[in-house]
Amino acid sequence: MNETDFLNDYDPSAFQRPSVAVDLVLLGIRAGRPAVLLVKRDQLPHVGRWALPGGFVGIDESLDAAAARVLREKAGMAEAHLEQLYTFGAVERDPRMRIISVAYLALLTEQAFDAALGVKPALLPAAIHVAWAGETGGPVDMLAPGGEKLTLAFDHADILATAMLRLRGKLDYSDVAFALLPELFTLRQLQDVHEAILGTALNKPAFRRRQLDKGWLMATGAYESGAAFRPAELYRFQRLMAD
Amino acid sequence: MNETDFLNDYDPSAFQRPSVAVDLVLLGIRAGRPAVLLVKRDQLPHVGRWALPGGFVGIDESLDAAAARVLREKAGMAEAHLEQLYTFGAVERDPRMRIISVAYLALLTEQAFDAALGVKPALLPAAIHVAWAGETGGPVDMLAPGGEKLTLAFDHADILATAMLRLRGKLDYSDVAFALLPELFTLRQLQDVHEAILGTALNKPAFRRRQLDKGWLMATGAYESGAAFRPAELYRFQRLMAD
DNA sequence: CCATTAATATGCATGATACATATATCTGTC
DNA sequence: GACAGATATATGTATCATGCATATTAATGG
Repeated sequence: MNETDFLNDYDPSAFQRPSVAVDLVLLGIRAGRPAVLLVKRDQLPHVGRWALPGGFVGIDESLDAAAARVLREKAGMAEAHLEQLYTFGAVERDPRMRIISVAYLALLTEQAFDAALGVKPALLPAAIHVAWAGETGGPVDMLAPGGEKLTLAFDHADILATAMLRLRGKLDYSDVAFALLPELFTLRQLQDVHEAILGTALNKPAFRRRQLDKGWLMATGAYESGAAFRPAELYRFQRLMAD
Repeated sequence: MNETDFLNDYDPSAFQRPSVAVDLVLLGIRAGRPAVLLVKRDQLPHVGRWALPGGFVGIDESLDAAAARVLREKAGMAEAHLEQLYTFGAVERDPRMRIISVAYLALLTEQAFDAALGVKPALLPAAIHVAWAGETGGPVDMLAPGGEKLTLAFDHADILATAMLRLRGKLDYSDVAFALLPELFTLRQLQDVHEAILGTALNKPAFRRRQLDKGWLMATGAYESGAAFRPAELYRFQRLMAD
């Protein structure tokens, strides 16, 4: 049966149907480590636990539009790299009712991250650092600002782990890293972002050469200011034509 | 607002909610080319057009379970490589009502593909070849058995294009190719699968060495039979431990 | 003016890959 | 039974990407 044959077979509105929500992984790099913006739940279930910000999908709203709306309403951000991550549909993922969640990955610059923390402290009370367990590239751990491990609400730890894996996988062949950097950046900043996401150190000359050979970096001729030592040149990301 | 805060804010069941369906891209290699199993619609809208088989997600059924059920009921297949692809949620993707579709990719061996065609001719009337337009690795075209181009129902052409891109991207670093091959296969068969999906010819010695170096091929010591010329050794896929 | 620090540049060894070519093993023909 | 034809399998070599060591440049601060 095709998805649209139901009018002649049965009326699905006569049955209870799953609700559809979007949940956002708001991810940025803070102090050289990956960090996500979370909300602290003040209601049952999972009172007091941290959770990903989310919202229901309206009947006249595309999934992408719903994600953008949540980004706007919850984090006060108009612009961010938004991409669909995965859809989580286990029956018991929410103890009260059936909710299917389409997870989105939102990448924030350090500036946007800090702005969201400052502007909406009530909605986004804290930044949670994401650490690769044992620094070996294994599964992720969530660390509160204090440093203690914590357990996210619902299946949000799975969502976060999926986000980190996706990010790691796309890092070297896509342009996601640039969504985490300001308009102008140095090669060292770019390498710092890669190292934070991968959780490993990279060889500097090899990294520089590889990035420059990709042809998507535009030297600006300007240099960083305020450096105690030799200032680095500022680059700009230039989207490739042959994509 | 978090996805589960609604009990204290508003009741989403009081509003119309989107329905959730799964659609399957049943993909195999036929005669050295990628092919998908489609159903011919006999109802409005898009009467007479080809469409991906799909079905609604039950209230007590996970997304993966719904995909497996559609695979079982529509194609009569108990086993196939099933993986979630992407979720399509444009508002107007179905002209009658709001349906969010979670697309799954199902990979079939040539044997399973042919069996599905033969056993369920009423449900799966035809195999449609998928061709890379211009054989240059560009966007996909769908060709009916006769050879004429055709237009799929709804946004199913987008879904199919997404499936082909995903498959191409995962081909060399994942084990998806083996889901398209029988238990025992020759290196030439493996290369044929890669070439069909990529739409380009590959260098034979380089391909062999790379595959053997991955360490996931187990030589069986047996050889293909019925070959007019030197018979090739049969290999078996052996999942790697260090995954 | 020199020590310090990091950015930038270069040289070299290593490993992966593309391509050409050689050898092995089967069938069918004469 | 030798040989041609066809394909599997193996090897050799040039080229390219990468990792790592090291040199050079440009800033600050004593």
